[in-house]
Amino acid sequence: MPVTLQQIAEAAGVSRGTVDRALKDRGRVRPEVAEKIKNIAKEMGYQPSLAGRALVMAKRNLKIGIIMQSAQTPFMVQVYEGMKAAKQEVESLGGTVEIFRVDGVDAGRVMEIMQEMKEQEYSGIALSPSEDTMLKKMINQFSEEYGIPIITFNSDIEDTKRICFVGQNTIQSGRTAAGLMGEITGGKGEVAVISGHISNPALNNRIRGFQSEILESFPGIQLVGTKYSYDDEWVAAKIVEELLEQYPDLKGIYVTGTAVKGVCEALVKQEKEREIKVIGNDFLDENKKWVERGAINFLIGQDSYMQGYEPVMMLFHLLFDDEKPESVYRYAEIVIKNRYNL
Amino acid sequence: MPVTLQQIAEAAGVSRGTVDRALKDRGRVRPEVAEKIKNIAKEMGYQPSLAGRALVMAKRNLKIGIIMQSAQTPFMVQVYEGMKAAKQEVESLGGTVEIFRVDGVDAGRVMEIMQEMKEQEYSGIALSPSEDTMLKKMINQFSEEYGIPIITFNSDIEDTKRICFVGQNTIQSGRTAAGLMGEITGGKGEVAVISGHISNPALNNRIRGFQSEILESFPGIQLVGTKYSYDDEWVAAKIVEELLEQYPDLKGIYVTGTAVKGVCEALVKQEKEREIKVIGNDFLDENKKWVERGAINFLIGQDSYMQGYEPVMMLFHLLFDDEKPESVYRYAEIVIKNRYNL
DNA sequence: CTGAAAGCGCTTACAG
DNA sequence: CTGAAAGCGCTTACAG
Repeated sequence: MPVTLQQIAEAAGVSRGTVDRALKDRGRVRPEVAEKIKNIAKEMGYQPSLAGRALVMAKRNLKIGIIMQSAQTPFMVQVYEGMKAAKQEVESLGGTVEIFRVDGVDAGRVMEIMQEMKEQEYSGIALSPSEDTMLKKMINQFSEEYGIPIITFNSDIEDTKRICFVGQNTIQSGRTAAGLMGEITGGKGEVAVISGHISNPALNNRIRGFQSEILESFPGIQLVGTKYSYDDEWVAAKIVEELLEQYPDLKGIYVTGTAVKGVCEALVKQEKEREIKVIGNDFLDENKKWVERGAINFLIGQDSYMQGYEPVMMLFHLLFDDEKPESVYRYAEIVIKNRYNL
Repeated sequence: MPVTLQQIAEAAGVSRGTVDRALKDRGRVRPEVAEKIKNIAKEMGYQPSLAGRALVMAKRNLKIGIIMQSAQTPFMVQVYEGMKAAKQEVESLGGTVEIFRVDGVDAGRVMEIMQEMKEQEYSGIALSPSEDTMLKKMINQFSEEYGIPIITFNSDIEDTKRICFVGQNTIQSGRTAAGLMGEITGGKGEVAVISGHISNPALNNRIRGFQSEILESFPGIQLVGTKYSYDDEWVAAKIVEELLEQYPDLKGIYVTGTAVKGVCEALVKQEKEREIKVIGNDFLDENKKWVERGAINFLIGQDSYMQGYEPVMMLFHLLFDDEKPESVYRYAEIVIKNRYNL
């Protein structure tokens, strides 16, 4: 039977209101009385009731806004699942969560929505940003001038006043791929990297992590260059063909981004899909299929659900409990999957 | 702004009580009125407020009891963390959660506590069972005769009326180990298994999964027998010594249970810790240490936190929302860790 | 079959 | 500095 404010009030011989003021340090309580109340509360093991507090908060109408770019991509659809769960949880506790999904990358649209949110007095915003000077400025303005806390998710935008970034540690993701590649190739042979767009910062970090770990820990592995598919399956397939021609003894390929299909199909066509070790990213249906067929040896992933769930809940805890994020970076766990634990 | 019962009542021209009875099918509402109310609720997108419901439920004093055997083991200490989080969550919603920790395996003590819980009118119980005919009977009696739902966690006890088991799919865990062993040995060579107690069902399942997957998928690997350490580090070290003598070309060792320390120390002593691939289980500090030192290549784990958190929350949702577990088996995800994502 | 009231634990004005 | 009251959304008796 949890202890209530009322019970503490009775034990201390004061009213509920006084107990509340004392415990929350709201002032207007005689110091010695406050002291006594705090002691009693501690002794009785008082834990405030979420239910009670939530009900009161319903009057304040806490509003959380989410802006998601590239919402049409399979990965973001997974993130959206986590958001919906968090939305329901927050709303059953009396808050409101509004999710705006933007197709593709469109910083202008994001800023429009942010303006709208300010006018409608949203209490906090989570957004998946893109590199844009204006957007950076706006994030800072919201944080500092308007006092509206901002959390970034999926991709980060450095040098801004966002209170937290929720997403993958992309460098570490690349390092993990390197460790696996080292293990399954026996630490020797030629290995290639196939990436997506040359200007994608997340993919570039994966490459950096991969390369540096190979250099440090697997001197027997020879990196034979990095190619870019620009997320095009046809280009990816073409790259594989050329690689196989140029390096007939190729041992492994690390695919940092999309265009997994092109890579795998090209390998299957040349009957090399067992021989050449492939490591990919993200647990998308397309990618899983290739793991099951044996063309991909490992997938490295990030907990997509958590990337949707956490930003909302962090804002909720900040606004509801005044509980700040533990750190500026909230990294998703790096998950390794093969065909046995997919 | 979430929709409330009051708003629906106004829209329907009835009282809150009537709306409540209609939506919950409690009867005592004219059918056509009930129909109309349900339609309005759906149109307005009504979601009941958890806060409101929880507050009312506080009167009923929902009590959940947990009995944890082998509570002193490092793994169970991790499970306990998840339980405490769930306890706090449930209690902040007006329920009560009592956790009883039993050192070692003691079915008699478990049954004593269960009796006590029955007398104190607990509403549901989660327990980590051990094989015991009396305990089985008691689980069935509680479920069927007393109507107190039981969930097993960590280890299961088959052929009983427990509503759900939360824990690892141990067969699949063994298969995953086999898949990794196959990859990192290049699919050939001699591989040994070192287990704990010969009568531990979970470890035996891991062995079964491991063996069958090696046989199916890696014909080049030769299994050179299974040894039992009986959880003794010294015995484990001795086994390794003998194995190395008997099979100088040994390529890999799968350690199903504890006594990882003995295995690794013996390998280090013989300077074989890099050469021989080792796969272990569970993310205990001791095990992690050996991964970092490079003596263990992979650890396969179960989400220990979830094994504590889920049983409590499942009982809570059952008792509070009348929401039954989706399936009788709630398996923890099988997690693969190496030194890059530990 | 329907409604009005009480109360769960908390916070927020407001009165003293 | 302190207390009494109202009200958040819901369910549970109880009265009609």
